[in-house]
Amino acid sequence: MAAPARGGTKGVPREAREQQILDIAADEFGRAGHAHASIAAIAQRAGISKPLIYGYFESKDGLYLACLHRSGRTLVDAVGAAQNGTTAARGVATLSAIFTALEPRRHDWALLYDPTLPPDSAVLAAARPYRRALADFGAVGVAEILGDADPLDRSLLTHLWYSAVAAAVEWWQDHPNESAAAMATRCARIAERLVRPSGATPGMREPSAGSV
Amino acid sequence: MAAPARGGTKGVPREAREQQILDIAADEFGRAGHAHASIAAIAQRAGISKPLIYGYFESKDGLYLACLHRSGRTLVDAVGAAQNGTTAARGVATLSAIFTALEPRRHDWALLYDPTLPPDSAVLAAARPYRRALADFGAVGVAEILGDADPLDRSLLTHLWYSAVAAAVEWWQDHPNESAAAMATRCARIAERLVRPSGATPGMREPSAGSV
DNA sequence: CGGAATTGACTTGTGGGTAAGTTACCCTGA
DNA sequence: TCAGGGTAACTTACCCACAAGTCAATTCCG
Repeated sequence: MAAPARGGTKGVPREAREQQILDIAADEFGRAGHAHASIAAIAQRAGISKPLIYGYFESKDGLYLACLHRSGRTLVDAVGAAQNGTTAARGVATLSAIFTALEPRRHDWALLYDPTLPPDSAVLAAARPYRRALADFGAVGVAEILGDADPLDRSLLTHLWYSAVAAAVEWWQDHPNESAAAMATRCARIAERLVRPSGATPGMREPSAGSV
Repeated sequence: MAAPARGGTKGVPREAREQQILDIAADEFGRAGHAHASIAAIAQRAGISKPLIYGYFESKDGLYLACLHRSGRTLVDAVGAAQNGTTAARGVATLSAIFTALEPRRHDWALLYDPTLPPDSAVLAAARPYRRALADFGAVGVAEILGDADPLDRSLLTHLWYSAVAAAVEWWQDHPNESAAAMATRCARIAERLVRPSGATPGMREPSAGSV
């Protein structure tokens, strides 16, 4: 007789539920940022109640950490696997690897670089190693380009490199129709144009733009 | 004996107090972001109490808006004044103008691009015109570089350009010893190295993948 | 004395977090 | 085969900390 149906299992096993929560939370955290995302909203989107989330993930930070580590592992692995070949090719390969890795959940990038993370928090501390790992990959390429230059120049360019990557990913969020592959070629094309200004030069072919 | 001293003026005229509050608030908002900054903290740093701030600025958003507009006007004016000369020179001039304009309060940049602004909020809406104005300046240069290329390519590169600027400013925050002028020359030097890869090797060297 | 500067102490609202209970599944044993 | 108990899945209704925002009073200067 349709009692308010308080409590009672829905037959969803813990593992499946955790996965579902993780996916929704990653999207929510990625869009709104840790600061503005609310557990209640995540619970509502998942069609469950708050305490279930707390039962599985302990706390808001616990949930965020779970999302973060999944994303961080994926990205670091993907980028790590792309580190070979010449400097230029590696840049494009890195971008391609990132776009591909993010294809299933584009907002995962934002988890690592979430600017709304409270300063001096545990979540921020947890994000740092992943950022560091990614930055280190970039630093290798930067060293090859700038060589013996001022260490601060190298530091700045490294920072610029990953900010540019972040910016490309960000732009990607706003253009959902672009595939990962399309993004990679687009970036390669633009980089090419920057280094070798305005097209007319006849004898030159693009070296590695078609590698994706 | 030393009664808690409730109430009573300190002889600071409204105008001066407003200025002081603005400076502190801009720093606080710039560092922590709109979301994490608290009026109480600002009041404490200013050595005054919350109600005084509310008396002068109406609300948290009102205070933020005051900071935002001051910063936005300054930056747009400064960058606008730097838009002449050839494309390449204009890029460097723009950077230089930004660094110089930010010299007194480096965190002012973060006010325009604060990622912790609530989505769909009035503050975000107020920030957009400034972002737009700055982006439009960049778009001109991008059009000169990419010319007739795919509009999406232009859109992406414009986004990359201002993200790179933002990244440089960000790096600057972490290296307080650098003067504005030093930053400008550093950026110019790096850009030069990117476009014209390391002078020593006369033969063909791999072009960089840098997107700055 | 009048008004501007200023405050302690309050209310309010939001979101993280929790206690305690409810329902359904599953396994055992007779 | 079917009690019935144990446990996993789940909920309602609450608490509480913290930050935004307000009120009424109080002190000083001209």
